[in-house]
Amino acid sequence: MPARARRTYHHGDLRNAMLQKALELVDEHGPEAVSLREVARRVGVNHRAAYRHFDDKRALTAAIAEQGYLALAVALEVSWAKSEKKAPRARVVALMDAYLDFALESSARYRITFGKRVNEDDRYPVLEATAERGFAVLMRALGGMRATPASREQVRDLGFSLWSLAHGYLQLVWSKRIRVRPELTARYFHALAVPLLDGWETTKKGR
Amino acid sequence: MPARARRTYHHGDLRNAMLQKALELVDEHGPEAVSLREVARRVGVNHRAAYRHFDDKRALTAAIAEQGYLALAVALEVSWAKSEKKAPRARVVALMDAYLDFALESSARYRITFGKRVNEDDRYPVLEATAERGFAVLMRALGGMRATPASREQVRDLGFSLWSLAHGYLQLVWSKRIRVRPELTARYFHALAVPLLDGWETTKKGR
DNA sequence: ACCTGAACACCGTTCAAGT
DNA sequence: ACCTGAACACCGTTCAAGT
Repeated sequence: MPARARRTYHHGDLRNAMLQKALELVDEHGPEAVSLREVARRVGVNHRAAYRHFDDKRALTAAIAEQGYLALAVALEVSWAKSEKKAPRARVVALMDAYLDFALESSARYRITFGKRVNEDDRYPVLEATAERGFAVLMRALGGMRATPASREQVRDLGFSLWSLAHGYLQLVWSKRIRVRPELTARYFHALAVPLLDGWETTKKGR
Repeated sequence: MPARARRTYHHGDLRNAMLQKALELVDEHGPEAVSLREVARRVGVNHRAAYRHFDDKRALTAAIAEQGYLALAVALEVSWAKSEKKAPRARVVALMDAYLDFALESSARYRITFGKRVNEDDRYPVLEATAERGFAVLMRALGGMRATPASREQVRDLGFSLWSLAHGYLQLVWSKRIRVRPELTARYFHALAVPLLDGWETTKKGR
């Protein structure tokens, strides 16, 4: 009796159930493994039921990405809160570590979150907003780093530099263009990022 | 008479024809649009004929990626040759420009070339080798940049930094996480990369 | 040696119908 | 309001057969 698998004919929380199963699928078999039909199968409903909650497959991907940006923002906020007693510069480094840790621990999720097709799509402005929430933490950390005041644009540029560096580094590591032992992946990133922070502090102070 | 479309029953150069049509497809409709069946259709053969030249779909993707790395390496080599009369640092900047130009002018190709799945796959060592050829140009340019000698490891780290920065920047621009007017995309990258070069020159000289 | 055609197990998406 | 089932047009891949 398949009817016993669910209490009622109506699932009740199908949207969240699908999102949950989709995330499991991403973690298990990578971003490409997500299909509407497989997710529906895992939840235990007809594949057509999905369309009550997601306009199309991309809408499901967008929901996964939104969840990803949100989890990333929360991870950064937690790091920021926990580093309160540290020096400003150490707080920035801690934040970068939190970013790398998040990406490395759930790399499939990270990859689907930053996937081009869904981020390009203007139908999901929520992605912009949620990503912004994470970037705001970095801006705050960088803003507090130097005694010498810098313009908002200068801080933003440094923020984009660090973000680009971290994101590109991760992609190149995953694509095997940068070869580094897995347990040293986060540490080696320091070697790349520190000169950027050094340059920022020394160059600006010198003026 | 479909037979008139080709001179003989045998195509003769099917592998190259498929690769060519695949690249057109990538440029026209993006990386996702490439399917063995569509490529075969465009060449004018049965989709099964593809399997004589490519083991599976990924092998076709790998061939596209190899072609991409090769074109990139050539673009960098051309830039390097053309900048012979410039100062060492200007040559590095010219090289970065060439990289950005290549990526922006054929972004779909760039994206499929650096695609994770195919680069992860150990069945295509040619990708490693061809990518290395491009990176070697950057290493040469950076090695010539400073009077003060640096170890090969230090130069390589700087190279990985610049590569990560450029690659991550491109991804974030394409994903709309960094918003910049299209005609300023390459110029804004300068603002991000220059501090890295400055930091490298000043920090090392000071010791 | 190289190409074809039918078949299989998957997709995403649409339409008409069921509860 | 929510879910189902058959159908359509696509995939990649395999097998047996054609030239």
